[in-house]
Amino acid sequence: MEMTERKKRILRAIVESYIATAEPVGSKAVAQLAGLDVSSATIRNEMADLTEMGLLEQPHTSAGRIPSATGYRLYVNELMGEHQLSMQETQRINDALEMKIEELDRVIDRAGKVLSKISDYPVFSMTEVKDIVTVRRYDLLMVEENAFIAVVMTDTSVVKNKIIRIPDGLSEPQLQMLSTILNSSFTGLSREQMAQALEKMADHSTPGAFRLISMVVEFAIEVLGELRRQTVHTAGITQLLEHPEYKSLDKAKPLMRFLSDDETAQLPIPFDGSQNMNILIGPENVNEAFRDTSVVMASYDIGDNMRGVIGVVGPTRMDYAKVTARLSYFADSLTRMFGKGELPPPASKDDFEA
Amino acid sequence: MEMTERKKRILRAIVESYIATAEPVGSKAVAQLAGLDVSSATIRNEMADLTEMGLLEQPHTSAGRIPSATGYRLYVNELMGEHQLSMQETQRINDALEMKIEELDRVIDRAGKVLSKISDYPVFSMTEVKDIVTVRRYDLLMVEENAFIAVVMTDTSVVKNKIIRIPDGLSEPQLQMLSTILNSSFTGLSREQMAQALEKMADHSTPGAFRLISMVVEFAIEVLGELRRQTVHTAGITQLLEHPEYKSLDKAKPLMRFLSDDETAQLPIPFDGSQNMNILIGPENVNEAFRDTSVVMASYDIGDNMRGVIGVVGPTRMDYAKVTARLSYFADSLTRMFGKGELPPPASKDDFEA
DNA sequence: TTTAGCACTCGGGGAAACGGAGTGCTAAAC
DNA sequence: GTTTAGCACTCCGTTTCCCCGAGTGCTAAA
Repeated sequence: MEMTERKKRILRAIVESYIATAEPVGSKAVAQLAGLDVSSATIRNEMADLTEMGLLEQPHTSAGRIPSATGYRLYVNELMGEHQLSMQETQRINDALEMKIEELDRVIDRAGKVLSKISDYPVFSMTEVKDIVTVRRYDLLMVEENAFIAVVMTDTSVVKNKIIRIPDGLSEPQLQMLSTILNSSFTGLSREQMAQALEKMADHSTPGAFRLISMVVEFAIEVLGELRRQTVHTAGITQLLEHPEYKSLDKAKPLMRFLSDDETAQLPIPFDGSQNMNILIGPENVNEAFRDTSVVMASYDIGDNMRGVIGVVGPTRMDYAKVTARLSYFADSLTRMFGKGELPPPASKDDFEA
Repeated sequence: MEMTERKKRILRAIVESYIATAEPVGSKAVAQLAGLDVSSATIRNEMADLTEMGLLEQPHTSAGRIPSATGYRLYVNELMGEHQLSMQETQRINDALEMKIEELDRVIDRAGKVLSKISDYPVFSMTEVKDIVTVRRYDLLMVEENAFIAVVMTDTSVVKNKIIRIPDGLSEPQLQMLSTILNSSFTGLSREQMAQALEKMADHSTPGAFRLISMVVEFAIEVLGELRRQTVHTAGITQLLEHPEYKSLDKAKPLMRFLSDDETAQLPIPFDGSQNMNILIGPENVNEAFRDTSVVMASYDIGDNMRGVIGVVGPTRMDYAKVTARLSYFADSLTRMFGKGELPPPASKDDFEA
């Protein structure tokens, strides 16, 4: 059976009606919506064909049709129109992304919340580091007799600092010396290499000096570790409940539980890096909890060495056109923002020591 | 009508049974549970009294009784036994709080998640600054020709940094000079005073120097602003759905919506600072969304100048004994952790610049 | 004051009945 | 060959009804 133009129009009408109303679509309704000047009986025949082709499904004998996963897939690939963002929408996104100086992690978090609000669906976001990050340089700042601030800067220009307390006190020249050692022996190394170098140093240096060095180096190792750690954030999980397919709690709970479990369960959602936008429809998701759920993801760049993925989670009956449009604009904005960018970059930040 | 000892035992039995099962409690069940050697008929009489006194309620004529808000209140104030934490529980809390160096805000966030997991209820947490925070000192570190790192340390020993780019380049002595000006004229001031001082300086200094100064000072102002801003985090909102009173979505949604709305709606939950532990039962909550909900909150200290409040949200049928025990241990641990503390303090951290 | 006995109330749950939307098929019309 | 009108049929969601049982409140006896 071949896919005539008319069948496509009918499929499209059904998908879009179902997206809008969440109700199975009957032949009569299609007759109107598709703008084809034929009777409902004709439509019925076509719909029977489409069902046979696996593009539509019937919840039960005497209900209208709903799109199947493959039906959605065809729609997304071929039928879906470009959704134009209104000025208001782009404005809204831009405003929302106008963030104050914040730390990377928090920017990601905020971005997720914003997107979730914009899209009316839950959102997850994660980051990953492309290559190995190393320390480019150390700076040590005396604070008082028995404390100094260690400032660590990576080759990706991330700067972190920590107050280090030393019971015994330390003179300015000693600090200078320490700084020299750190900058000469503990830069440009991977975490493992740093640990090794530290171990080696343990033998031929005074215990006092070694303790100081190791405190700073360990901090540096943690910083690098933190950067490499793939973090997952989720936002707006509650929004699921606003959609009728999740009004039976049995449907909603497994998914919500899965999404809430950030940190712990790394979201095992594969992202195909060869494309900027990934769409997974229903059973295309490997994960059990996502069987009746679609995921639309986009990636963006964070500087040169990191990549972020941000995705929208919703029922298969998702407004793909709208979501992809918004998401892709959103991801582009993030890339721009993190780039040399017009938008203020997520500048440096912070620290705390009680 | 007076509150006899027997009435108390009956009330207690009802509260605890209802907490455990979420089912109205009948006279027969009470007869067994309360350990009083009387018949159900006697209990019935007593229960009628308790109902008249407003301590119990009847969902409908021929159901058992459930505690009213005042019933819970009496229970919490007088009847509730001390719940002992098991070794496992304290262990679990301690383990969970063993956090890596992290920024304050994130520690709070994590703590909320942990507590939520431990208590099976949603948790919110917020921080507030007691007094005004000022900048204690500035350090400027040359990175390259046209960029330096500004390190700002507050009188509460919070350290934050930011990379500042300068198109024109800068020499080491110039940087030195800049640092001197900042440390002499922009320390110990409130945000408003800093803004004023900056304005005043605009007139009698060269435009180039002024631009640099203002970039650093504006950063400092942001840092102070960020510290003072009262932030609210929530965690584990989904857990609500695990409790039978919220299995009808109509009940759950308003509350969940309210809780998800962190950032935006500052949680308007009053905390009585004269006590470490606050319990608000059902209608005692001013807020509409919390009418059928109880909140148990505890405060803890973050260093000398800040205070945090962390609270558990659940149905009025909450296991108050368990929750208060865990919460108070939790809050104590946090205080200890943020204090000079045995547990590692949330050390300094961080920064990012693309 | 406590207890046994008993009639009464009321909500929850299951069975049965109803209505309506939508289908698939057939036969006629184009 | 394709489209259309007509019609019997299916099946779901809803409503109605009825029954059951848990629990009460009252009365009268212990």
